[in-house]
Amino acid sequence: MVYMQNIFNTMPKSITRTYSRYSRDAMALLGGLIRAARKERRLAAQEVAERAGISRGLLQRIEKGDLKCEIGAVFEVAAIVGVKLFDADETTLPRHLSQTRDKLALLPKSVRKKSRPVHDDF
Amino acid sequence: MVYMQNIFNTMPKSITRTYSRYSRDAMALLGGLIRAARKERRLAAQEVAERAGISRGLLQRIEKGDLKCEIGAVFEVAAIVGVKLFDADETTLPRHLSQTRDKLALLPKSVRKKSRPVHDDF
DNA sequence: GCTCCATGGCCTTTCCATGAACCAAAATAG
DNA sequence: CTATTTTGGTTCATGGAAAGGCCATGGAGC
Repeated sequence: MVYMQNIFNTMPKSITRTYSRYSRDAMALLGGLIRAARKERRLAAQEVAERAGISRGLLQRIEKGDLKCEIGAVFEVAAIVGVKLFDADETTLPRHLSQTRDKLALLPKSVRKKSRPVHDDF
Repeated sequence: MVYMQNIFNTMPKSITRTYSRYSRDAMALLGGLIRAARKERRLAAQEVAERAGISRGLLQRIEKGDLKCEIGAVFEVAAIVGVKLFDADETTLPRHLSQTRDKLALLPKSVRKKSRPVHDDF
């Protein structure tokens, strides 16, 4: 059996994604806030995980600031332990939502770069 | 290691995860803000996706408010188009980080419920 | 002190989010 | 108007995220 195993593409395609410092700091902060809020409310990890519908291991990764977990789980946990996103609580959220929708209606449907030569090869 | 893989549990285990309204609103808002910011800066979806190191399809899902995408990609895109998380920019982020770390050091390592009946039934 | 349980870490299995390639429709620039 | 690009909507294969075990540790409560 001859394997055509990539003759031209030799790289094993390891998708080790890289993140910016801003993203890492932001998620580390969010995870820390969640952990602090959970401890302050004296909630066990198991308890919070169950209420969020996730496993305890995933909650650990969230609190550790793992950037590779799904955002829905993070938001769910944040809501349970009482960490506010966007400095907006449940009441103001819908208002911000409609405002953003209105703003989007005014913006162009698609953006195109000017065909003018940009002359950035100074 | 041989596991007794569910002989009795016949349910196909369809994990259709459910999210709270708060999470859905929060992510819808974040996606909308990202889209609005991208349009304002006149950046094409392809351009932003490449800079974030993700596919264009994933960017579409992020802007649509899909809760099942990884949080690292969302934060990365937010940083690129200039959407602030936690009303904290790049400069104040490290300070918040260390503050949270200090706070965590003071909290108990593990939480346990009192065995005594808490008498919280007024 | 002692006991017990919350936590962190590791491992395996499952299955779904992601990337890629495609097309059709819409929108913009000229 | 036409030409060109963006965008939204598919489908499909697969790498890795999540779940759910188990175990060691030590910190909290007694």
